[in-house]
Amino acid sequence: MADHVLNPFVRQTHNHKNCIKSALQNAEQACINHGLRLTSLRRQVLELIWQSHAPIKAYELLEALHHDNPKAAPPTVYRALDFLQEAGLVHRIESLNAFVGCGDPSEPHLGQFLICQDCGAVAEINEPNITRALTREANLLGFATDEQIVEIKGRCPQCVKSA
Amino acid sequence: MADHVLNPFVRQTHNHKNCIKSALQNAEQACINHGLRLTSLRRQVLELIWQSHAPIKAYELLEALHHDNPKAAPPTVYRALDFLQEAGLVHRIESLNAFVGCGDPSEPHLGQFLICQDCGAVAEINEPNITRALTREANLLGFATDEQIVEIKGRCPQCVKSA
DNA sequence: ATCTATAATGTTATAACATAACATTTAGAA
DNA sequence: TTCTAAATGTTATGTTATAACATTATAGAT
Repeated sequence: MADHVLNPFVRQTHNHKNCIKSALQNAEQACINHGLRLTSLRRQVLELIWQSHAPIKAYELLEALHHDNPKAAPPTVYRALDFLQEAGLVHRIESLNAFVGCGDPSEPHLGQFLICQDCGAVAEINEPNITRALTREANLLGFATDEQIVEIKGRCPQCVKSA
Repeated sequence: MADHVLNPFVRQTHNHKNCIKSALQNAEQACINHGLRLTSLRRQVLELIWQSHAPIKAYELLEALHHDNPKAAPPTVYRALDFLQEAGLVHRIESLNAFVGCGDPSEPHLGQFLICQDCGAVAEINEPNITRALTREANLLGFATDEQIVEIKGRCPQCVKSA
């Protein structure tokens, strides 16, 4: 199990540049494997997402894009985000209207998110037990599950300590 | 365990008027118990929410309100929704920007939602096992949980059958 | 190498969702 | 009855997202 899964919050504080670099490399590989085109624009948006230590919003991305690309408009961003989400490279946090990079894009997956209400950090976890438990409860009611949205709000370890 | 918990989708098809009536009675009682004021406007919004068979959006409520109350404006609706949410009488479905009535407002609680992507029906379930499992996983990472958002998308029993 | 179909991006406009700030009214407590 | 706080009215605007059509770039066929 990778380090960021044992403590996903590490990603906010440790070796951030290396994380971005490897995330982009993973993304490139994933796109090659699936025949998807990680264009320069899409790559740029993905990089901006990883550069943010917290979930980033579409219009924040737009503003950041403007530095390099004055022509960027809302559809520019939303299209890139659509692509990245479909490719499993980013996740949308529904309760924040914001986006985070996916730590493990090797295959599309359901993820669970821990969202710190103090510092804004978000950690993705991927507990098959949770996924299975939710699927089971739904199935008991005759409900066929497709997508699962799990967003847990509270305080991350650092913020708990410094409270 | 109440009928709607065994099969929450029943609420869409069976005795709908009675459900609304008892939901409003429960709401009134809950407000009395907690010293909250279920004003005519708030009651009206709650009733409109219950009258909808699927999650209803703020601007849909606004339009419906206009029939009785031409002065209604967005803040009218959003304030009523804020009140109703804080009182535990309605839940917001984050992934839909929409609202549903809470089946059991006797005490504020975390709920889980099953959302049918075919017919739009939403069922609230309340599985302490799920809540506990999520809290446990978060705590293992040193994360102190506050709110949990669980929204499962898929197909309800009726739509599974008719597929 | 050129053509062509398709995917990607540019561009303009607007739809959909939500709140800030201040004015007025209402309802309960003193 | 008067006062106070809560609720609602009102205007304006901020934020999030998409529709619709034009243009450009890219990969694959020839």
